[in-house]
Amino acid sequence: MGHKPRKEMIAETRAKLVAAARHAFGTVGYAEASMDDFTASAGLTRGALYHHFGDKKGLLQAVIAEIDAEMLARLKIVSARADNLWQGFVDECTAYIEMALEPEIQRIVLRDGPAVLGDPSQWPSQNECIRSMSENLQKLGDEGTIVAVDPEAAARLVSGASLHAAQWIANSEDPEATSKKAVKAFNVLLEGLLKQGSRIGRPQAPAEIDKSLA
Amino acid sequence: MGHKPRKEMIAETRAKLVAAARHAFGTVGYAEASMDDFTASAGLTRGALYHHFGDKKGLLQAVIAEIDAEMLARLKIVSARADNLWQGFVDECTAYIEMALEPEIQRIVLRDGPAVLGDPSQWPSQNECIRSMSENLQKLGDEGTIVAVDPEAAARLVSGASLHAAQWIANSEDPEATSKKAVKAFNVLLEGLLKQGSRIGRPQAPAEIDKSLA
DNA sequence: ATAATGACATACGATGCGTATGTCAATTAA
DNA sequence: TTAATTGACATACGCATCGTATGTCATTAT
Repeated sequence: MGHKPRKEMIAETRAKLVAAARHAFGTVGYAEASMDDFTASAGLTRGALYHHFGDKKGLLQAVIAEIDAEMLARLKIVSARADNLWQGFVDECTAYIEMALEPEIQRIVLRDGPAVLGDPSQWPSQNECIRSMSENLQKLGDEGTIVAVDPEAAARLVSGASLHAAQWIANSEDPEATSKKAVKAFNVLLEGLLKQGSRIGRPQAPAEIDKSLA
Repeated sequence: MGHKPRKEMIAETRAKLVAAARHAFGTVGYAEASMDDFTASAGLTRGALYHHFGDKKGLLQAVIAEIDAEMLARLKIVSARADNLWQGFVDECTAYIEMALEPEIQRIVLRDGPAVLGDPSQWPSQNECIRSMSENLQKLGDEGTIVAVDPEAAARLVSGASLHAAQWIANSEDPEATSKKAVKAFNVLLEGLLKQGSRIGRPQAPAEIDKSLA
């Protein structure tokens, strides 16, 4: 009678390990997370971990890959539902900041990840997010909305600014006020990308970011 | 006969520990640096380390404080010798990127530091660099060169962009070409800060950054 | 001269990682 | 149907490292 098929059990084990590690990494951090502890919390031992992921770093990679996939999916949804390209780009930046405000992402992806796995610009997953942003910038260039500039370069600078803004906001005493200042300054910088003619309107900063902090 | 005074010996011991740790952290990284090893390389033991710095993290703090002081000093020199405020600000940003290209700074200050000590915007030292940049932006605002924007917010965004640009450049296959693209995009973003009238000239990007990569 | 402080070294216990080995179920082959 | 093999996972071991507790010796204070 129906004991679950092998492949499913294995996938389940991997998922349990990733979930347990993600929780541990996200709360106490990578270095402080004991493999014995969080494998046990998943009802397993380190044996399973080494079998499936090679070592602790391998597991961190798997956790980050999972988080990154979620981030990419969220970004795509955001940029897809805007009614023009520029707005889509701005919304995507805002979504980026919002995600970087989440403690789990901040801890695992933005702090421990780079320390353990090296420069994030070398990760395949992180590059997916950048690529998504680059594509938008490429289209904006073709469209003539922004000045001629290397899309990937701009995407990396903008994401860097976003991430730091998020860290600043998240650790601020008054996150709401800080968020307003950061978003304002962020939009000023983004306007540097716009061509002179397009700049007159001074497009408004999206206000959603404040809701997430209310 | 002149055995050195007590205070000097102690300062020397501390300096030796910081230097040894700085070297170890900068090469193999914080996590891989064995306290037994690098204290021994300084002709001491962990006893001295725990006595002076409390623990491994305390020593990392001391190392980062030393590096940060050097960074701040370099930034002040750069911004002081420019002939106008805007140029001084742009030069300071460029110097920031150049420093972030140095492997020791990248490893200790930009990767291991945040992972071990938390968000850099909370470090007293890192805030010194930001404050220096903020002051310049404040003056630029008073002067009427840039649009009204919170100086600290702008400083943090700009430094974030700089740091990510640096990581991208440093890990690129063709750092020189990448550097050109990054600097161009960086200047485009900075122009967003300039008031419409000031923007006509499209001030040129300083080229010094390319020299450091040649 | 003696007491007290403090700069360091040594000794110890605990924890955590990686590997080597063992076990048992599930697939495959005969 | 049964025997052989694979592979998922647990257990056991050795090693390195960290933090603390304790010891020693020189300097400074009384």
